[in-house]
Amino acid sequence: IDGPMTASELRRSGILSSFTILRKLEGGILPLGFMKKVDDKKIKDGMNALIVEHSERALLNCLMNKLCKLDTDVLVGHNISGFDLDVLLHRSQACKVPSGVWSRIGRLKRSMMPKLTKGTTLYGSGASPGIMSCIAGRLLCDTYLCSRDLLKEASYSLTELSRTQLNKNREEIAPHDIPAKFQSSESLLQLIDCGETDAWLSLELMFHLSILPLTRQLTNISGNLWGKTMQGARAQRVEYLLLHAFHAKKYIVPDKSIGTSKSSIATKKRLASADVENRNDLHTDEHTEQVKSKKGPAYAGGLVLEPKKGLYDKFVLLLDFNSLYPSIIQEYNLCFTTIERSLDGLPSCLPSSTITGVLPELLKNLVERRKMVKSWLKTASGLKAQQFDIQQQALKLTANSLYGCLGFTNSRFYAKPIAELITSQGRDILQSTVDLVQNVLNLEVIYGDTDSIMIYSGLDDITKARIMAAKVIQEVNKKYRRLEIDLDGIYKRMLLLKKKKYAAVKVQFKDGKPYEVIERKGLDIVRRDWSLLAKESGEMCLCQILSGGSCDDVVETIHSYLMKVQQDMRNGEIELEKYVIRKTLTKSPEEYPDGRNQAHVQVALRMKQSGFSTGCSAGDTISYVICCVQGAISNSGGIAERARHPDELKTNNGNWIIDIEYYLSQQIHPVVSRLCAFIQGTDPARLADCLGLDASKFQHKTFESISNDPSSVLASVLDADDRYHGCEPLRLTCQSCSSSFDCPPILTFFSTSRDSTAMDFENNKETNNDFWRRFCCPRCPEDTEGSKITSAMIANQVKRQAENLISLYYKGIMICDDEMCKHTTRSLNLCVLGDSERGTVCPNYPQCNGHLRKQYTEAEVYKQLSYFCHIFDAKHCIEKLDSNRRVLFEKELKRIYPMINLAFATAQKIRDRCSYGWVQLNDLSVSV
DNA sequence: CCCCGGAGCGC
DNA sequence: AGGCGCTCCGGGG
Repeated sequence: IDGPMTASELRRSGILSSFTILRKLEGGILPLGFMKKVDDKKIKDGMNALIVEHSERALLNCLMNKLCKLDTDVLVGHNISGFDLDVLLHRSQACKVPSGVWSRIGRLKRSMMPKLTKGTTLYGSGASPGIMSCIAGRLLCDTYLCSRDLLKEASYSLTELSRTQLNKNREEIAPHDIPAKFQSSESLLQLIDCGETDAWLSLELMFHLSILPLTRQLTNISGNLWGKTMQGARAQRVEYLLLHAFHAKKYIVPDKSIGTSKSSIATKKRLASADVENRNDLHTDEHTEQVKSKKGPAYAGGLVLEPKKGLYDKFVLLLDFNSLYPSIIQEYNLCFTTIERSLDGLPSCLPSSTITGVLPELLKNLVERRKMVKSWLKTASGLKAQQFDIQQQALKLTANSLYGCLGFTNSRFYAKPIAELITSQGRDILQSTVDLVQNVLNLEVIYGDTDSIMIYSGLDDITKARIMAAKVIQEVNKKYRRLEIDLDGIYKRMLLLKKKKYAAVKVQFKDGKPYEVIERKGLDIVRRDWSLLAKESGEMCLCQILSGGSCDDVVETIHSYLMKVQQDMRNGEIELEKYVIRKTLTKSPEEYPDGRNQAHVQVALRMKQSGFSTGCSAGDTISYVICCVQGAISNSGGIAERARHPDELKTNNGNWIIDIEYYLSQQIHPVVSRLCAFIQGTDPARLADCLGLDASKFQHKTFESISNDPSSVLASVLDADDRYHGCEPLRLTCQSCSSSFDCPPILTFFSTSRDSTAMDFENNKETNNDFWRRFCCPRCPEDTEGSKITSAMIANQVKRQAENLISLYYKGIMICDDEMCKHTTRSLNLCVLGDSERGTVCPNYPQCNGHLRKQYTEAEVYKQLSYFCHIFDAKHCIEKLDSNRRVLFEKELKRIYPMINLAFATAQKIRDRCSYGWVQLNDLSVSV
């Protein structure tokens, strides 16, 4: 009870034993020779006690008597309060088990069976009050409910938890498969084994999570009932904590409001003081506040800073205030007993009282106790250390849950003004900390949420980063009495996508040795409402992005991974499990007003219809996959209509199949695109292309392509001169004399000598016209051997120069825009810091305040490639001419076309890839 | 296009 | 039966 213990320890020491009670199915018999098999097994494997009863009634009798004889203190089971107890008592009722027998399930003798049905199907509800009353005197430990409270998992089924927590496999048997298990001795023994294993797994889970020690500590701190703590009841724990605290100081506590009665509002929320001067009702705002329905928030919460998005590759410091809200309560002496009630609904002011309030003192006490326990923890070891650790956790949990209950409408100690004041102070503290760090210490704050700030150090040296952190901590902590900021982490690399969405490589130390851990916060890949397939793809991208590899490699790896995924999907090589999406029902499926549009509701309704009694009511998580009708051309109908439970798919003879297109476009693509939003060299259109989707649909999605998309309408109205200003000419080399010259745009050939249309070619117009007439090196004398320029040569040059340009782009050379600095670097990683407008902070920061700009931007590369197209775009030139001159040139064109067609096609092919996405290097090998 | 309900995160 | 802040999806008007 005091400390954690593994089930294997218990099993070894032989303290615990198990037994199974079995009965034959109604109208059936046990397999022939079953009893003999059991006896054999008992001798051979030491099989545990098996009791065989002839009827359900006898079985229940036997079990109840066993429980009574054992006089068990704790009943443990996975979803025992939502299923097992319910079944046992309902069947006892139906089988007319005498009251003297069924009441042995608890320690209170009863003569009448209470109402077992739940009043309302509550979200995450445990057993009904009627059932709970039956087990009076025993503790109930539902490992399902406790796991949901203590862990953050995608699924809380015993199977999943056994895997994730205990690293053990659990065999699942569907309810409708159970009768078949009674067919043979072997399968029946197997069924018995599964039943016993489940009992052990649940027990082991209880020990693994230290449920008994932790809830006992929590209960000791708050002074409520242990059984209630085990059922969750966080609000009730805080209620008892405060009841004891105020009672000890001889305050009269507020009445407990009775749930549904509206008239009780007038009498609740009162806190009269024993002190005459404080006898006013504090914080009764019933005249302004209606009974809050599940509408919007009642008051403002924490401050979340606008993140400076991007990928950071130098140390980022994460600082946060230790227990911000409990500290604020102490720092500003916030309590029912110290705050003046504002009558006009305006926010309350900070108290001026010099007498320490009840809440601050209570918290101070909790904090001091925790400090003490933690100091003992340092010198303790083994079981003692584990106990201290649990106690320390319990103290922290209690202190932290107080604030939440002040803002909880149905709490006996509901105090919106206090909760509001706490969060308001929190916002001020965070903002002034940011101001201090940014304006006084001159450091760059890139993000912060409620009680934390992240500082981009710009440093490569972790020791220097630590020194910087220490300096900040010192300066911030100067300002407060009880409030304390501390270093919570050092990130080597960090991808900051949105508010509450980021990932980072955290540097940690074990025995003085550093190691790295990837932290993921809020990203799609940590959410259970995305398919495993999408999350695995996202995970892969994230690891690449945070790997520190070169831009080319990362982009290349991601692209080829996606192509492989698409291929595997289309080949049916991905198992069904990876397509499963999970969503929790917050209500009974029938209660959804717009249930028709919600996939998980539709699936749950069908589950209920097909006879499932569990796993499809409020609080349960529903698994489903999105399907389409095999052979159907279009997928009309909403997503909800096409959602199926994985089992439905297995048994429907293949009419419904996985909707691959949905998973590519609505699962993998959005997840991956969001992660790659700041990665140069790829974009949503390019990623869509890898997944075999219509890339043009995603073209406008990147902010980058919006801000400088050269193919926008604006660019097309410019004259060629302006449009291609600054572009590099296409260089051609003569094979005879090895001299190189610029290939003039074909436009120059069509323009009359009077016009000065060409941009950089005015000085040698003769040569230009000459070139398009002769296709010869301008330097070599006429008819020189090998001075002819062939169509293949031109096309090759286009290809080669485009390749060079793109490779330069991929090298990602960055130049500082500060004239004094002009620092040039090749960004070895794909580091884009901060907002796109901000650009990248110069590595010389803070000596230099400049920003790195890309030597070649996507727009510039695109422009250059467009220029290459323009050089050979004869058709476009012709269209601009009047009819007289058109006739003149058409004859010439027939001669020229064969020369330029290949080059034009080559240039266009490369350019058009960019028009929706980015250049795929592999595709540059145009055959000539 | 905006707005809404629902879910599930972060703190 | 703890709080608010913030995406993100899908559907309807």
